[in-house]
Amino acid sequence: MNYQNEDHLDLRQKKTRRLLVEALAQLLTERPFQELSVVDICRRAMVHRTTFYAHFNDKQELLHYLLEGLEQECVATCLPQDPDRSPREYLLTAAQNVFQFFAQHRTLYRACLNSGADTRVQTLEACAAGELCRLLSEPRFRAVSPQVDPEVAARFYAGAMLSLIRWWLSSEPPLPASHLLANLEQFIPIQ
Amino acid sequence: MNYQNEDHLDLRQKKTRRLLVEALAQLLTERPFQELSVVDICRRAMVHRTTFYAHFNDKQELLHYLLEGLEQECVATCLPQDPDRSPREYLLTAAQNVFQFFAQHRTLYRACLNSGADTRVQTLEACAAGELCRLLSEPRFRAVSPQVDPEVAARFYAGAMLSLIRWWLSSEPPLPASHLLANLEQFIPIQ
DNA sequence: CAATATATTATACATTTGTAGATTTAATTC
DNA sequence: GAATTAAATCTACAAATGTATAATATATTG
Repeated sequence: MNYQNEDHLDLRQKKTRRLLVEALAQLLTERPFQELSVVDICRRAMVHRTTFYAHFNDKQELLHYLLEGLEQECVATCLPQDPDRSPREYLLTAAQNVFQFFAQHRTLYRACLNSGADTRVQTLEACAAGELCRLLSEPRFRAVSPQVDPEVAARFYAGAMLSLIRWWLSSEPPLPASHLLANLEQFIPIQ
Repeated sequence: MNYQNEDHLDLRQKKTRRLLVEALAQLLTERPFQELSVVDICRRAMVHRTTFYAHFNDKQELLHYLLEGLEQECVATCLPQDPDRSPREYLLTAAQNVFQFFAQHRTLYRACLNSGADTRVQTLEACAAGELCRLLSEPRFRAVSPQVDPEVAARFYAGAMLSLIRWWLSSEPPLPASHLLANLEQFIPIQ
């Protein structure tokens, strides 16, 4: 039920989960999550319904699992590797990368958001907040604004960023990312 | 299905919706939303199940409706009436009031958040963003930071604020609100 | 108050959900 | 490669979901 240590899973289980995730991702491009039944997902995945329930308690959990995978990919690819940047540059680059990541998965995330199935998009927020908190607790960030609680700041910026992303995802036609990023700079009061 | 112009509803409809909303609010204090069935809600409300479906398509929609009512109350009570304050004071007071509002409904909102039923809490965010956008478009705010798009700023702060609130709601024992509000001041770069 | 309109209830039905137990199939281990 | 282990399938079932139609009860209107 979580991606951690998925290596130790039986080959059959990996295959089943992969089939289910791919089926859900496909179906989400066709109609809203609400209108998908477990039966639909299983038919598309060519997996027996009882097998589905052996892995997930309901379709929400499968969606959660799908988003969890994207989370990991996002964290792995979006954090700048260059430690010499200023805190400000670091955060702005990270924000830009996150934004680009969502842009790459625009169709899938839009499907999640538009279908009342966005419950678990907030797992992304929790994930982002965790990473940010870790970052902001580092000495170079602490030195900049010592009076701010990193935990509070992390929740604040993670929520703000995700709100902008949700908004951008729902914009049609998509707003230019540059516009959001330019504005974002105004909101980061550290150097 | 929305609170707007609810006055024109038949008395019986008002009664039915009220009973259903009250039943749901009660049940949410007893067990998580996921574990509630439409049957449960109807039994508690003493309303026939077919009547439920005449008003709402599913239990999520009922929850949405419940939160919609709280939204209206929140907007009506949290915006400062004093127009002479500085933008900074105005925003901080509004934030403080919103925070207090959630504190008053802590049990209910916690029930929503903890039960995987928080899908519609984001209607609160959309609502907050709408109000904020309206505010930030006013001349006194525009004059302070003309290079920022009010729409972007509204989404940014609404998301940030709601993220903090979600975090605070899930804290056990509850963090002192003063701590969050003190930190919040650091994040508002206007006077 | 009577007539009308309509909301609620009652009943029935097809579908979906979630679970249990037995069987078959496939992966791992030695 | 055979023995072992465990996952996937099959079948069946009780409960919940969502919808349709007819009957009843209750607001609203004049």
